[in-house]
Amino acid sequence: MEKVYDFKRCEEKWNSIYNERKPFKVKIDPSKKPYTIVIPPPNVTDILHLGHAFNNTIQDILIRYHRNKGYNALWVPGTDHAGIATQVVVERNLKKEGKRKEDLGRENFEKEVWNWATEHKNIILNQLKALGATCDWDRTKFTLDEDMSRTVSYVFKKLYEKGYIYKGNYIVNWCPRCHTALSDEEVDYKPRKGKLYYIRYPFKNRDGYIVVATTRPETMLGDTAVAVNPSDETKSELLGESVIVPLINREVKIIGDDFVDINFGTGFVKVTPAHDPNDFVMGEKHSLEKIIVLDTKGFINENGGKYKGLDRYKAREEILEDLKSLDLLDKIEDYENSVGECYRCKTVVEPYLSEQWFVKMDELSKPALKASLEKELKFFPQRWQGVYNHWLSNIKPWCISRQLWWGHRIPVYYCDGCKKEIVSVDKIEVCPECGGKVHQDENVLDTWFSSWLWPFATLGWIDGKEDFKYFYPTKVIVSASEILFFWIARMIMAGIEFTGQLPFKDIYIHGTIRDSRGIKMSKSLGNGIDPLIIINKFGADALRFTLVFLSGQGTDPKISEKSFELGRNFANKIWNATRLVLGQNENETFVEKNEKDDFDRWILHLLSKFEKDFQNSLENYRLSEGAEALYNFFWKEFCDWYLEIKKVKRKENGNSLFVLKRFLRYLNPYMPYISEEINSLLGSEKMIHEEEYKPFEYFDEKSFENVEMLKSLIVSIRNIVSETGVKNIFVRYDGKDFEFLNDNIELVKKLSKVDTIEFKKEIPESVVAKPFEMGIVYINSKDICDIDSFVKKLEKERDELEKEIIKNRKLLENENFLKKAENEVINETKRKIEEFKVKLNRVRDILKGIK
RNA sequence: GGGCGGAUAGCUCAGCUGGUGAGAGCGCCUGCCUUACAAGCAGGAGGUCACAGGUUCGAAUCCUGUUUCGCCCA
Repeated sequence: MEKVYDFKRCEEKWNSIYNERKPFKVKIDPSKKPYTIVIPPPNVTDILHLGHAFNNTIQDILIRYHRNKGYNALWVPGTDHAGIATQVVVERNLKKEGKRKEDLGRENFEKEVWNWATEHKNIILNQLKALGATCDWDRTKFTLDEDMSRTVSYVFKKLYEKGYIYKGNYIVNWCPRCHTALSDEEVDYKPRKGKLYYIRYPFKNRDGYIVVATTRPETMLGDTAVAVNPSDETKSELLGESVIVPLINREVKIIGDDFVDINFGTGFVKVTPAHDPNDFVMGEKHSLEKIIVLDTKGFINENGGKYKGLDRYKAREEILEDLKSLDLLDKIEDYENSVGECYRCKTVVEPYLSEQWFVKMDELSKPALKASLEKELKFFPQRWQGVYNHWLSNIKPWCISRQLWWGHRIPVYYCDGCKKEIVSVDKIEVCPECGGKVHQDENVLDTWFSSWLWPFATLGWIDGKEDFKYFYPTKVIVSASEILFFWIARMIMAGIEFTGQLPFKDIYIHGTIRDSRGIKMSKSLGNGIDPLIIINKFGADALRFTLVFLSGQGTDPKISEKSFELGRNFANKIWNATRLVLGQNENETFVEKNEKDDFDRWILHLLSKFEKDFQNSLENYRLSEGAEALYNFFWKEFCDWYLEIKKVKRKENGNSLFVLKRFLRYLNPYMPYISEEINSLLGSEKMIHEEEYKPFEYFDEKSFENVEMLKSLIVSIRNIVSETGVKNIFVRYDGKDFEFLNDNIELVKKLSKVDTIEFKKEIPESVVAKPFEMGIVYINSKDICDIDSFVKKLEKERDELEKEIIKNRKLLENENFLKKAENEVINETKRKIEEFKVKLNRVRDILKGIK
């Protein structure tokens, strides 16, 4: 075996075994319990980043852990077509060649996007494999697969027939660059420094004017009213009067609506129902005309008079110029407000009146909310439940149509003859009513309209497959918080509506990976870390272990490249411990030995405790705790003590092979490659998940205490040696089982590297000494460089012990404590006092000796 | 504006239903190339658990307020 663990060789080896043998292919097996996770399908827009690596590591740990426990563990992989995001990226690419999608036409453009998608799909799947993900690759799905599309159309039809899907004219968020509607969730609001323009609207029938304030003066071209709050007494007398919208000279009425904020601007607001969500509501209420003045690209249309053809910002400039020359621009103020941006291309979105398809959400949301309130759904960490409940309680219609070319085309057909609207799962050419020619709706569906079906659509729900019956519902969804509404809540609604069951019961929300400064990693900021670079430099095992080790449940880990040394070092430690164990024990087996000394009993005791803690952590999605348990048990106990002790005792392997073998099974979910490799080095033909592991439990308090006492003695001796350099040690032992200590005195000498150890009943005066668990360690010399700080430390310890004793005694003197505290706690308090007293006496003895 | 979360060692974070005598990794200091590992070993320093009140026999942990950082929603 090499001195340094060669993760590259090892990972390549096991990856090729995974590829050849397909060991993670899953079949229905009624004798086993299923454990299913569906992957949050990564977007084919781009390749995977560190956040994906984190997300998928968590899933793979859960899958491998349960597979090792004997579940029939299925992890369904796949990718998402990511409508708008992918289209934007491909358009950007075309632009570099000086082309627009319109130049190619819809069909050719779709081909371009398919190429992009296929290329990235493959990269993504290979990245997942490099990470060690044990998906069942033969079940890989893409949201645009034929059966997925069929599911989408089928579901659309169902909801349409139920009256949940409808078409309507509403104000939507419109991206003038992407030429499409966006759902509320697809808009990012950011504060922007802008201006507030005060514009004079002259009265029609008398002299004078009123002043309205607006941040978007160009929308005045579409004004169809001016509104005041009726409770605003100074203005209410003007209700019903007419004013003239300047520049287009439209006569509009002053209306009253308590929607108007008295404190905004002058208290008069212009009303543009086709270009503002609030104004739209007012427009409906007061039956105002809705005049659209912008086209889909953000240019003024024919309703804008002489401004027609100008870009919205150019139009704003000219309008302001014209108002100024007419002396109708009252004033301009600096103003900061939040402005919506397209989450993909960052263009400022325009509230825009258009005809779109919507899903009515109120009925769908009710059972999804109920499942949460009745604790059928469990959130990890729990706080996300509140966020989920709040969103579902205030849910609004979901705008599902997008004016894109990439996605599921809306399965609605219009008859050119009888004008009928037909929804059909299968493609149709002619009208079933009149036989006339039909054309399909031009729009595609929001990406999430396919993603929300993911947990059951991927399992063959539409075709009534056995897979669906056996593997559904899944167990848990592992995701980042950003898509709690977009995706998780909607999957729950779809699951209940279409399958009658929750698609999963556990929701694990993990944190966001940040850089060392705490800033979210992103491509545009250039602070991202490519997981493949880390895998090449440190290994997939190191990547996985480090990410999970560094992030508590749901917290945002801060990561730099250096962080991954942690996992690499741990892998190397495991490797070298194996070298030692195998070198010591040729031709040995890894079964538990019947013949055990105290040290064997001690390590088996700790192994049992570790196994219990580890499983408990994983059952509760405390993955970082599991990582810590692995790290501490293996490194701090097994390597630092057990292996060192066995080295000294030269007593063959003891139980080191047995412990190592069992440890590998628990390590496997976190560090699959090195654990497989070592498992095979231990002579197994099987892969870890195929191994049989019997439950193991071995507790021995007595041996545990003895060895812990010995450890504490050794540490104290090392401490004195390190401070004084004196290697002739005296020990006053206060404990009971002297035999154990006496039997192992050679071991103590070797491990603490001293020449002699003598036992004494009393300690003489004038010594340098330290307490340990069961006594005092001292040397017969005052040769210590810094006696003052030595004394100071002891005095500090004495003071602390005294404080503790007083504190605990006070508790026992307190009647309320005795009345209210549990017996266990009271006994523990008494025990503590006794222990502290013993320790205090030791420290006092030592101090007496020095002085 | 509304809601949620964080503030614990120099840094990154654990600390679960109050019983803790506050932990880990990294970094730092000292000494070691000890025949598994210098990606290592041994020893060590370092904390008013953001602040102020409160509840309690008992608070890092629960409540209220303040400061501050972050996220979500409008």
